[in-house]
Amino acid sequence: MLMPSTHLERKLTAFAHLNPDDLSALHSLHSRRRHFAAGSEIVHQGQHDQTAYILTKGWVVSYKILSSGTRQIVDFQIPGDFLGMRSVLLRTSDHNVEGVTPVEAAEVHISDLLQTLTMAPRLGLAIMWAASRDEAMIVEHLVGLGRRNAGERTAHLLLELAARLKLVAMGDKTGYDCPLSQYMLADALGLSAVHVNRVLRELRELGLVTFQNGRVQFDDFDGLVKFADFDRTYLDHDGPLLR
Amino acid sequence: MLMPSTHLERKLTAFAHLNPDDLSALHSLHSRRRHFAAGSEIVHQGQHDQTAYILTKGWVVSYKILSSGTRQIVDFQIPGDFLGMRSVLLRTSDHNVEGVTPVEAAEVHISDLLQTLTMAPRLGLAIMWAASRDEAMIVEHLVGLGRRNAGERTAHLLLELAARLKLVAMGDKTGYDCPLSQYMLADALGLSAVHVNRVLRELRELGLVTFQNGRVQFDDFDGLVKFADFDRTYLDHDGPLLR
DNA sequence: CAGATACACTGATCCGGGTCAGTCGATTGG
DNA sequence: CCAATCGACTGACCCGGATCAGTGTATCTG
Repeated sequence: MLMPSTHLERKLTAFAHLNPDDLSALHSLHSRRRHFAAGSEIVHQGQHDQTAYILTKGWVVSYKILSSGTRQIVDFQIPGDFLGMRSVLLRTSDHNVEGVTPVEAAEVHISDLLQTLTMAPRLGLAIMWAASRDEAMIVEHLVGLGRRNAGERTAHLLLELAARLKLVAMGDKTGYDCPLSQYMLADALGLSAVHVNRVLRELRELGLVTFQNGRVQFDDFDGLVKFADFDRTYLDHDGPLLR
Repeated sequence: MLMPSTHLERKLTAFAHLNPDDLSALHSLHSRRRHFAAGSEIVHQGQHDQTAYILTKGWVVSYKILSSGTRQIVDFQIPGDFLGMRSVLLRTSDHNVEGVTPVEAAEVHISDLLQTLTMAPRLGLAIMWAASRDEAMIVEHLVGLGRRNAGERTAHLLLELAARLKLVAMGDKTGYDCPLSQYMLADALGLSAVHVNRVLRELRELGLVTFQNGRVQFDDFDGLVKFADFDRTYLDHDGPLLR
């Protein structure tokens, strides 16, 4: 087997075995490269410009700002993820997208997408699978905000990121590099930064995870999975689901 | 213009003008009718059966059960909405779907869906728009759970339902019939039923909404929109977005 | 090198919403 | 027809997490 050339390819391969036509269609989606600085705005809430991106390098946040000024982070994106897909269809973005680190992304227009779907339907299906998977994670995030306490929620987020990073070979069960600040975690978890700090300390003192100096280190992976009531089906499938 | 024959048709028409081919494709999706009693399970968490439905009559809840036994309602569905679309792609359902009232739904297999997409692409696009819209509402729900207090959250849900019901002509700015109990609202809002009761009383005493005897009545619609910080773009587009 | 800025971290106090433990109709059913 | 059940509703008390007001440290900048 050839070495996957992009994070997205690696990820989609976990769903379906892609043939050479699919792969070339996928590669041609990566033509128009763009760069963004850390902290720069990639998509703005209310913007009508209908471009989506495939993230190829760096971390990204998607969030909403309320009129009260507080923000809620909806999701983080890592290499291999799509950005702003929803805003393409809705014709206007309902959220902001911003670089956490310096970012490299490939611009994808609707026309590219339509062409991909007609020329390489198997790839199209794989992309829709990835989109469904993202939506499932948003749903899980929602469930956490509604019904999990601060500790479970935090643990769950750290595990979810681990599962996603593993799919693109950017982490494993020992841990991963994570550029998120405690402020960002707070805005994702619906907590105050102060409380995130306390929770992280607690998780560390329980011997479950250590998140320090930009590194998430799992001290007791299975213990953490249990603590967070994390659904292992996100983690445990190896080999393509579709043959 | 002909009278829309289904709720879904009415809804999709708000996005795109559908031609006769699209319409007949849409109608053929409604062949296999099924009925479910109130409270019956339509899709079960973990189920591998890959069937989606178009809801034609009644109200439905989608929820997750945590190991602690508590549940979080992810979304309610009303006529014209799809059920279990995500589970089709993920090959297994990550949530439960259950009738709130007696339910009538049309069974849709993946093959039907694929055929629709190739035979009537404009309809396919309209369906993807509807799916994006649903996802946007889930995101808004997530934001509410993370960063809105009980009152705003409750008001927001009542308004969101109003916006959706209006699209299928089941409600307007004066109000709508709503079969949801305070327990269900609580499980959707991440609150206790006790507190939902208090919040509803407060909203009533403020002269904003009255939710009693299965009817949501807006006493001061604009006041409520302001109170909930509700994004009017969900509400205010009339006429197809795509021509 | 001083000042600014960003992030991690801490203790004290406060409050929104949960929990408990009920009451009161309206239905349902044996 | 009485018992059981379900949903709306209420008051008393409690606690998880917010808020406020800091400290300490590293990095960046003029």
